[in-house]
This record gives sequence, C-alpha cells and structure tokens, in this order.
Amino acid sequence: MSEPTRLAGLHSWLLTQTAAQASRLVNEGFASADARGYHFRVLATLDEHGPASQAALGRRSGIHLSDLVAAINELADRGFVERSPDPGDRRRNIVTVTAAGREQLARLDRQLADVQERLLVPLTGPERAELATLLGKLLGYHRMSS
Amino acid sequence: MSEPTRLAGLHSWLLTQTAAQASRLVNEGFASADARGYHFRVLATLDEHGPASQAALGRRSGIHLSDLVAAINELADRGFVERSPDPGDRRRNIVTVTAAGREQLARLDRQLADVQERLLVPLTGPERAELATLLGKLLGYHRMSS
DNA sequence: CGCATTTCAGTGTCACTGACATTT
DNA sequence: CAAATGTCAGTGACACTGAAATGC
Repeated sequence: MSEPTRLAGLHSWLLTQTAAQASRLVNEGFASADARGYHFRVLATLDEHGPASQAALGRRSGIHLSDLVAAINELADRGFVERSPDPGDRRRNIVTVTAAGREQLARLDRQLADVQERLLVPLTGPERAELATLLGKLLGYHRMSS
Repeated sequence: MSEPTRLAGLHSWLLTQTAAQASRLVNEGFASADARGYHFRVLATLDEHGPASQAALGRRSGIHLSDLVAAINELADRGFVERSPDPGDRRRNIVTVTAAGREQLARLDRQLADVQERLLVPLTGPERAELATLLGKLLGYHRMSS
C-alpha cells in the first residue's frame, strides 16, 4: 500500500488498509473451520439473544435479509442451526442453534482469539486497550446513523 | 453488529467491523467521483513514484496484477492514465498519469479528507493522533510478512 | 532454457438492490 | 388496504488463483 504521506492527519485510508489486513487474517481463520464471517455473526447473535426470526436476526447481526437466507441454508446444511415455522405467525421461521452449532461457535471464537493474538503482536497491553476504546467509540457513534 | 462482549480483550472483529464502516464511507466518496479504491491507489502510486510498468505498479500499490489490468483500462478509458510500450523492454507497458489524472487524484484526495472528517467526528484531536499511531504500527508490522 | 510481464477467465466473500409471493 | 417476512436473482468491489502468450 502506498505510504500515507499524501493526506494530512489521520486517514480513513489507513483504517481501511489496516482493516483489510485484519479481515484477511480473520477470514483465513474462518475458512480453516469451513466457515465465513456470516456464519460467525449468525451463530454469535443466536447465542446472545436466543432463537429468533430471520428478520430479527438480520437486524441484530447487521446482515441483509437476502444474504441471511444463504447463510442460514449453509448453517442448516452443516447441522448448526434449525429452521422451524413460527406457530404464532406463519410468515416467520424461527432459527435455533443446535448443540453442534454451539460447538462450532466455540471453535470460531478460538480461531478469532488466535487471529487477534497474531494481529496485535506489535502492540503492548495498554496500546491494545486504547485501540479497543477508540474503535469502540467510532463504531458506537456510526452504528447509530447507519 | 453484535455487541463484542463475547471475546475477552480486543477483537479483530471490532477492527473488522469498524473498518467495514470506514470502507463504506470511503467507497461512497469514491463512487460520487465515478471512481473506486483501485483507481485511487493507482493514481496515488503513480503520483508518488512516477511512471512505471504494471508489474512495478502492482508491487507498490498492493494490487494484484490481474486486477490492475482492469483498473488501468478504466482509468485509461477516462483519460486519467496512458499506457505506452517500453522501448527498452517490449514486454512492459509504461503507465503515466495525465493532467486530467492529476486533477482526478486531487478530487479523490478531497473526497477522502471529507470522509475522514465525517468518520472521526467522535474522536478528539489527540485521540485521532493516537489512533493513527496504533494503526500505523499494526500496518507497518504486518505489511512485512504479507 | 528459466524467468518476468501482461492478459484473461474464474472463484469467494461481503454488501446491496429489486422483485416476488405469502401472511398479518 | 399497507406492512412485514422470507426467498431469489443480480450487481459491484476487493482479493485471489490459474492459465496462457509474449519477450527477456
């Protein structure tokens, strides 16, 4: 990537590029568990909020409904989630994590922790905390307006 | 995005998600100038290092040679770069920025600065500097091993 | 010959749009 | 009726693989 000398101050470009690096590592870890980012997001959201309709899952995970369909298909094929009709509203599917799904989520959590460790090698403990704080501020602010 | 309470410490996930937000804003800005990230990277690299073969451009910008072909085609269609054969090595094309290309680069620089300002609203001046330092460390470290 | 350069075709992931049928 | 839900088809951007042709 070109040295970021061309813009004064901080560069959204720098953030983008660093993130590209991070994403590559993260996806690498997911791929080694036959998964991808959407799978993790769906499993993690189900684990945190419990069974939900696809619409609710989409809102909570930030995944578009159209993409959610494919992601849930893949997870269901692997036996990690189950789709069952909502008796109270026949438009809805209720998606539930299986025991195998929870194991997969644990695997993905470990993958993510490994990647994190590899990614943050050049930073000290306090620096990591500071980075988390700053990114949290950015994300918290912009999540509102999206 | 799911609240990042599931992983201890900092999360590559958080970085990835924040970056996704940043990327969306950046691409929005590029799109409004009929461009995309590859265009900026090519123009900026040419501007910094001068005319170069596509292979050299690829190494400097971090763009894969296969993708570079399309990016240069698009830039050439818009009159922002010119491809001319290298007299000294007939395998090579020498890519040069045009005056229009430099104007476009200036436009993209302004777009990027605008996006940056919008992105960093929730951070104070010192926080922005700190973020730049931390991201720079990460990028500098990982660029070596990629 | 090995190697570098350019080009093309194809894959995977993420994100988004538009349309459609069904149900509330 | 309007609104929500789930599904499907397609697009765009980024990143990567593999193969081919040409020239050094």
